[in-house]
Amino acid sequence: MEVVRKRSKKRDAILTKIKSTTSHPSAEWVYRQLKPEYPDLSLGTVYRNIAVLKEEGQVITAHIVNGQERLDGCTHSHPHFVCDICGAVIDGEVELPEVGPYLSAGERQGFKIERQELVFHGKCSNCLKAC
Amino acid sequence: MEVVRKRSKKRDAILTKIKSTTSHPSAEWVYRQLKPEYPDLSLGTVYRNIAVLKEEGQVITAHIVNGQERLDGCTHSHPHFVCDICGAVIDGEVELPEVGPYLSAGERQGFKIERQELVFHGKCSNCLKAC
DNA sequence: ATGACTGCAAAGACTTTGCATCTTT
DNA sequence: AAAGATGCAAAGTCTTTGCAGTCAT
Repeated sequence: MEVVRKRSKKRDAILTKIKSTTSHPSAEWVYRQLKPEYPDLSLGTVYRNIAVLKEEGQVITAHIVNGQERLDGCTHSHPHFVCDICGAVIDGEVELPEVGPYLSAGERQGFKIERQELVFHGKCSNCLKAC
Repeated sequence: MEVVRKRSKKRDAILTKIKSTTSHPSAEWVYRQLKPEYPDLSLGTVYRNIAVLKEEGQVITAHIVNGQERLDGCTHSHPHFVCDICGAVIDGEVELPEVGPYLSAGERQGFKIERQELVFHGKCSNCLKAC
């Protein structure tokens, strides 16, 4: 039986918070941001709602940095820059490559491609300065 | 002071095992494969040596699938297909896109790109059949 | 000898989950 | 009411680490 979701203020707040930033936050960050306004918020609720929001396609995983999932409220596919020093995740202001050749390669290999993920690793401007 | 590494049969075996497969194994898999031949092998040793091998650039992370790191003994940059159903990681038989435009975008954004990671998600042939 | 490597088990980090209670419909 | 949402704390999964003993140089 299909789950019929009910409205939840906390879920709304979690989604809004994620969409309000381009910092590609972690669950922990979302929790810390909302805790002042929702003192009884629990981390479990944040995780549960992130799972729901991902299922609904309102949030995606930007990348996993040091074993921690980083979220993205901007759900159209786009490249990310990840700083290997400080862990910052930055939106790459570039288009993704044409998928055509990849789709056919996938087909050739019996693989059905549904989604693309392009991540560049390196150093962000702050960390470059600090070097 | 620079660490001067000593030879270790287990490290050799771990590297050989990782290089001997295209299945992009997890630490756990490597451990289970080697355990019969090295009955006193411990999982901690596998993790420690994988860390060393990554540091030496002999092994890289292919991707993180369901929170588990998947390794690659083929260290030149190449795309991967990840099956979202069974978690299989498959080498994409395609070239990476030209980095030129991305490098300049990175530069424009103050980011120094050092490495590229391209992953396609979808369904592998086995899981497609099973659908 | 010296210092790296190892097994073992404990600890860590992040995430998930069971249960009783509270909310939304 | 019925069923989803939540807090809390416990449990789970993967990985790292401290320590004492072992091995390579």
